Amino acid sequence: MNDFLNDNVYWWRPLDDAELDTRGKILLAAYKEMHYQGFQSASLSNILARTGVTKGALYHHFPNKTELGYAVIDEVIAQRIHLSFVKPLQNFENPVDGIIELIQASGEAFSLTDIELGCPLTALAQEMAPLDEGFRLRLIKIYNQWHQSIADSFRRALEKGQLQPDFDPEIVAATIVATLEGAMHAAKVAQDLNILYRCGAGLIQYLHLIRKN
Amino acid sequence: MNDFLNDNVYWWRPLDDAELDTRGKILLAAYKEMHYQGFQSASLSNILARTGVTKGALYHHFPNKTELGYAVIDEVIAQRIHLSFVKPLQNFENPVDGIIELIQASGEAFSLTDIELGCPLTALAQEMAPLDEGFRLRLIKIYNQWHQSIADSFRRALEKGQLQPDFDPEIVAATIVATLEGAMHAAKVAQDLNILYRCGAGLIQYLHLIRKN
DNA sequence: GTTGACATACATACCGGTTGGTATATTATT
DNA sequence: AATAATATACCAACCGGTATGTATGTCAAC
Repeated sequence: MNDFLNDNVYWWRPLDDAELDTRGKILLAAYKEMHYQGFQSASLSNILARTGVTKGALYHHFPNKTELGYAVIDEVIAQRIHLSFVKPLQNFENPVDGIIELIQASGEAFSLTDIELGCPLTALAQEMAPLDEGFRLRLIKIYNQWHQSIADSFRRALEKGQLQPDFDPEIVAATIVATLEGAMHAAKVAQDLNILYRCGAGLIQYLHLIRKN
Repeated sequence: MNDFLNDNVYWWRPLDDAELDTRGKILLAAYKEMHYQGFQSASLSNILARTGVTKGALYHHFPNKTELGYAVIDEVIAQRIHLSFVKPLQNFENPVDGIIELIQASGEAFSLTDIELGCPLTALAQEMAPLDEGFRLRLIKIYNQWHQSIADSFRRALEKGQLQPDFDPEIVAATIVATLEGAMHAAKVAQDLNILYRCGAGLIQYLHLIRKN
């Protein structure tokens, strides 16, 4: 039950080995706490207890809990989604092959403990999007970047004649993002990686329909 | 911002016009509060204030907040998911046509205020599945019923020769559920029904691949 | 000697939950 | 049929604990 204290999971693996300053420590601990408890139930006391940082330090760097939440999205989550889902996509010549490769790579990358808490972006969005416009706008910005990177690569592939010409890149991109997020969600609730694999297989079937053969 | 007090939205529309007893009033108000705030941040005081029921009455009918949450899942959410997604599916001869019809019907049924809070099942699952096994098991039971009703209808269609023979009903069902949930989620964050339509279109494309033509 | 980076101690409000009690309906007894 | 016993449904006040946030103090660096 306290597995979440372990740093060796996909979502929490530090981005670099550099020593974190006080602000960075707070940010990382807040990110973990928010991922585990949600934003509203995230306890500043817990964050402080786990970092050893005091309340004075926290309120020196962040004016209030909400702004701390915003900073976690802007500086932690955005970076991780970009590194995991946006950037790898730009390396592929054929986006269909690229996405299929990404899906298969994800299937191998995720362990059972990784899906226990699911995607931090989804979790925060589910909770906070209807409650706080500041959260919603920041979160949707990340989703849009993800969506657009997929849509753009499909547009390029369409111009190159790699795809069946009658498919709308916006539709394809929206469906891919939705299915991936939905698959992570379902796997998290069931605590079963097989759901991830099944949805991946279904998505790959769909992508084969789109490719020009 | 207080739209959520209005009963005239899809998720909260009463199931029948019968007068609710005290227990039913608490259950419905708790369901709304949990859908809006999440379970942990759901305030018993808010629930009581909106019902006019007192705390003594609440704790007469439910031993604690957690059991109230369980009852909301078992008696409110399960019923609504069944009525919206499971039961309608059983009327169709050809499940591919049936699901396409359901997707199109959903697109017309949902309004912008309906997707503002998204699917109550998804929201609760995102928050509580990692935190409380009682929640998780109750929620996954509902998901399984949904998934199985889709998988079963595809199995029947497979036997009738309505489908391409090389498709696994488990894969198809998992993908459909994931895409629908992911689409609701994306539309909620973006507050944009077009996302729902786009994902619906993508899903229908996928289903055409499966149908025997 | 002023500013930035913290530490300590405290204030205020709200949370879930408990307590002790009342009014009413049901059941058991004679 | 009348009454005693018990269970149900509910109420109002309160409790300990925890939440975020604040006020003030310290101390090093430039």
